[in-house]
Amino acid sequence: MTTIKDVAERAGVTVTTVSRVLNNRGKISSKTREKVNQVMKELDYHPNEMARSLFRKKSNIIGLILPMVSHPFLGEMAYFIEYYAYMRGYKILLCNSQMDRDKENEYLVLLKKNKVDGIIMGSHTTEVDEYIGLELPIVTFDRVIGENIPFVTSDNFEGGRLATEHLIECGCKKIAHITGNLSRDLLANKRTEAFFDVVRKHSIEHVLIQADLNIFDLDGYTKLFNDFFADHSDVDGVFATSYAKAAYFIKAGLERKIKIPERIKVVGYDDYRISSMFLPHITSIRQPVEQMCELLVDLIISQINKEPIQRENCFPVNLVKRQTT
Amino acid sequence: MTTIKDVAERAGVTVTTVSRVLNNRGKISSKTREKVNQVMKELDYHPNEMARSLFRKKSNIIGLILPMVSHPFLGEMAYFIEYYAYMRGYKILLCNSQMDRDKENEYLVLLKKNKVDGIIMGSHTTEVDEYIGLELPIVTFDRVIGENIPFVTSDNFEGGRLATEHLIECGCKKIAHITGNLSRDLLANKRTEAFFDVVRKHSIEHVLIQADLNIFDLDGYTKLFNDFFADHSDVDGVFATSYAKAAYFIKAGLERKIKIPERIKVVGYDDYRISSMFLPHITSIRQPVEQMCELLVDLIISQINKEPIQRENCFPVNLVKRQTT
DNA sequence: TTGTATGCGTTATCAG
DNA sequence: CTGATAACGCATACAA
Repeated sequence: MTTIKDVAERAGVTVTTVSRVLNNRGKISSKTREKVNQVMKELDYHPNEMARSLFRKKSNIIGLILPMVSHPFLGEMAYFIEYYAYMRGYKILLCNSQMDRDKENEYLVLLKKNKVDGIIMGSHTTEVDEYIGLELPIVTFDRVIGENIPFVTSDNFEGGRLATEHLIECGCKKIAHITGNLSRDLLANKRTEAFFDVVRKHSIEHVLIQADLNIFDLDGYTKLFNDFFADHSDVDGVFATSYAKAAYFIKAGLERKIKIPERIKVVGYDDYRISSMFLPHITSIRQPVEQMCELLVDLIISQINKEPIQRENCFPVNLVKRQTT
Repeated sequence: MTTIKDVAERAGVTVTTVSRVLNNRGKISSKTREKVNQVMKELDYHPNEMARSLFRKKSNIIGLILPMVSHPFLGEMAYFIEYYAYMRGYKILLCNSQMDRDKENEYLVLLKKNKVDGIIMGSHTTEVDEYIGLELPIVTFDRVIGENIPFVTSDNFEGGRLATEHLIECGCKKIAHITGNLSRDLLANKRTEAFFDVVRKHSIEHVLIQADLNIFDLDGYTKLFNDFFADHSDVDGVFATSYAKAAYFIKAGLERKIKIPERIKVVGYDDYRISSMFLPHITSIRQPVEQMCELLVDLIISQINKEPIQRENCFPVNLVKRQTT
């Protein structure tokens, strides 16, 4: 490995001088500067960023904790977060928690030990307390984990409202609401709050279906919707709190030759970009993923730079009408 | 930040001793060991991994270069690679090249500067030469980039053969082959070689469609298949070299009320796990992604440890018959 | 304009 | 069993 020392010797100067041309610091004669630059080229020298980080107490690494990169929505987030982080000179350490609390905690101390400059939590399963003693800039997505920890979210209540009212406007008389595990304190639960709010206001019949399933759990969804169709043949509208739930529902419906949207109308949440390759295109609530990711990166970097930030960051959502309503 | 020095002072020993209990080296009286451990707890001390890495010349970081994590197939790879790397004590630095040659090269030097221990290339757009001077363990996926650089692949020729013969067995008389850009020297191109091999052997009419499109490029695919259906109304079989191509084709077909598989049979390549939420389930060639990722991690770690490895690593594939044939 | 000395947090070597 | 000390590669304060 070639170090600053090698460059210095070969250029006939000291490491200080090399360091100076490297960092554009102080005054250097253009002659030595050129010489040094030339030697660096010759030796294909690149400064050791670990050593720099150690000295500067700054790694320029952001830890990104996600339950699962292979989840299409989180994969998109990872993509955009990497994109914006890279643009601003930061690297991403990828942490898949696999929704395993132990692994998430292990990663937390790992990130601390590795001196990342900050942490973006795309989601989490851990209790709030774990993060408090971390003394590290954090920003979360769709989750409040502490009084002073900033978060980025979108208007989940409005999303739920838009979806439900849309179904009612479409003439639905009995609406099923498919949601995930409501026990975790996610901001996304407001979608469900809004559903009940609207449905009661309009005195619409409704039914709640809890589906705490992994996105890849085909069998789980199959079983869930088998039961559903057996019990609720009169439902004519469905609001699902994720794109996956809507898609699995539609699939189950199509297998039963149920016409969508003629007989049942369906609204989902969060398109996955790749869904464009499948039919039908699902009416759903969109949150501005890219801007949210840009802000996540911005908020973490601002914290790193000790700049003031806003704690609550809520983006507007909108309903995109497509083929299922 | 609490350092080894703080622990030493508080425990009334020197840093050497603390380092010893930290690394279980040498003989220490159980009394001082306990004392030191206790102080470490009190201070919530975690050794600075940057400093350790600097000294040991080993970061335990693997650079993972992918064109795009949000691609479902690559997202799965990222997931498994993180999983196996984590199990073996390595961290993943996520590099999205976005199929941008400049960014890929920038990342290459960045990884070098940051002293990653090795690089896994999930794919790439760069010329071979760029990697040669890197002096860093590398392993690639589905691509040969140098005489001595190991790679992991699956039997692409066999995959192409299986797919094509399956269509023929299903009675197809004119088969379209949808492939990507063949100019890049990817091992995946063997799928196409096999297609032509089989189709000629059986004297089957065929047509080649090149689709060098981004996986999210709905419009591009729409246009492509508009042209296709205008020109080739007599095709009754399709072999696509990716799941996405097959799915977009099927979608275009369904929009035209073409019965699949009755009128046209379709075989794809590489399921995405999330496709289980959509209909129809596409007949396709499966490669053992998880094992391939495990091996990628294994090969990079073996190189890091200077252990001998096998350069060519080819996994078998199989055809999974589902609803489109 | 350039060089010397010191420290970042850690581990290893060598004494004691 | 424990402690000075040097070194990892780099950057800064202070001299010259």
